[in-house]
Amino acid sequence: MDEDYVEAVLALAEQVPPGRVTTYGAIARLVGTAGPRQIGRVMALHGDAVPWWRVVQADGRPATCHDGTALEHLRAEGVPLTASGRVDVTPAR
DNA sequence: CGGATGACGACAC
DNA sequence: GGTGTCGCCATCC
Repeated sequence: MDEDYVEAVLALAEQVPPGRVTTYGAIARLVGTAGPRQIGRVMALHGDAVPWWRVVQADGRPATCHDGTALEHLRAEGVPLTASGRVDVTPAR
């Protein structure tokens, strides 16, 4: 695995300010390599050093395994959550 | 080398 | 707005 690729992904995830969220697809697009799924893999492997809860799906909903944990973090960060526990991604992207 | 899997995305119904 | 299906790309079996 390219540590360089990992570094780029982590950098983008880390640069996300509180109260704002980004999407896997957005990162994948910015990095310009591979696809959204690989971003998820990188986060799963080395995402322990970054606020992965600020990184959500294009729907604005946290990723499959975290649903619940992420919401707690987001709520603590002051991220505007929608009724269904979704983040308002439209202004974010 | 081929097939299945996954922290996803976009499109159709 | 929710659900189902296909597509992407790297890794695993």
